[in-house]
Amino acid sequence: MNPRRERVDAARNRMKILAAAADIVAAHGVEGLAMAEVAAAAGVGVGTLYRRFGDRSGLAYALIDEREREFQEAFIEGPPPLGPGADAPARIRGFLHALADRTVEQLDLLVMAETATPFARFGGAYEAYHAHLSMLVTQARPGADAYVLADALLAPLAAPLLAHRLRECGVTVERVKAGLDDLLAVFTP
Amino acid sequence: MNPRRERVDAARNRMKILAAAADIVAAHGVEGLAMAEVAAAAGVGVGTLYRRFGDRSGLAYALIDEREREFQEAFIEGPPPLGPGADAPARIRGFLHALADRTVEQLDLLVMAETATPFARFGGAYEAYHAHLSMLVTQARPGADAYVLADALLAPLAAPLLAHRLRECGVTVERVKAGLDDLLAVFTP
DNA sequence: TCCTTAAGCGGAATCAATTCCACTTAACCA
DNA sequence: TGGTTAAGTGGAATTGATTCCGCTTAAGGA
Repeated sequence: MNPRRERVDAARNRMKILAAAADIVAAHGVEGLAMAEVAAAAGVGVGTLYRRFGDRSGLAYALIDEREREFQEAFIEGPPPLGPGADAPARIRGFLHALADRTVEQLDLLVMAETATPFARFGGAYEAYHAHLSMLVTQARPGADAYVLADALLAPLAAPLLAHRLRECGVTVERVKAGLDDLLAVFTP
Repeated sequence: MNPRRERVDAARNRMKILAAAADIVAAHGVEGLAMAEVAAAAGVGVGTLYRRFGDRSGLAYALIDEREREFQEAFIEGPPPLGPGADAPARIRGFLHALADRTVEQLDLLVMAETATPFARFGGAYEAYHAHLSMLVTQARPGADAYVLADALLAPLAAPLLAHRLRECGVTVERVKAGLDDLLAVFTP
């Protein structure tokens, strides 16, 4: 089951690719992230890109990954109210607020990734959020269908929607958070 | 401001295209809906397709449009609890349940359309849903930020999420509706 | 050290969406 | 009815992602 460690040349290429991709995004935004460009900038063939990252949205997720790991650590084992120690309703609220901020932070990459491959987000990170939130919802409201409720709380923070409201409609993240808080009243009667 | 009626030959082509597209979807599913295919089947050039429908997701929306109009009529002026006559909380609930069913009914096309063009859904239909729901939320809960809350209630019914949960995770529409009902407790204290 | 081989590589080929533009033609007017 | 023209048209060209596949090489056991 342990997929024999990646070859050292492959690891080197992965880093060259990620560095090149990060540079390109920094310089030209997400739209500039063309597979052929990245490959050329990294000095590898496009085939290598695909072998390493699967597709364009895979590359985007890889760029996101580092901050993602920090975030997941924070809500799994960091200090309250995000991590353990606060009561469930407080953690739910803390988590959603933090997720909102985190999503906004890398909005372009997230929009691109979620847009390129349908369901891309439903592998990886999304499932982690969902599992975490399900657990908290179960604690906060034992009778409820936590599985479905967790989706319902996560959905309003989908990157494309957030991007649209923030950029085209003048809505602020704070307003979105406050709106979610309204719904969270369900957990504290 | 009245964009002078579409030429008759153009209207004829629009219908040929829609008919061909509908056939193709019926025969090969949404994945079979390739622009060149549709153009060939309709006996027009691809340029014509783009002039009429803008892009692939535009074509998908056009295919959806007929049922969409019915649906919008139902919640705007149909019988309660969807249309006017019931109290706001009941209409909110009725609307969300109906939207869930309606989305499931054309899930493939909707997933495709929302996936192809980011924000495609945020033109047209989505804004109509949002406006309607905002109004009801304002009635049901005068103090609240109806604009943001409406998004939060609509987001869990996004086609890609629904498709994922229904198809990959064994969730049923009824469960999704029930989950939303839980959140709607906010409107009836 | 040498051999074997699975992992990795490059980049040409493929595939589909979208754009472009020179050419038609329906629609309206004098 | 003939002229004018904006709307409409077809399909080749472009663009960019993704696939394919014959070649290369790191890794590790003999």
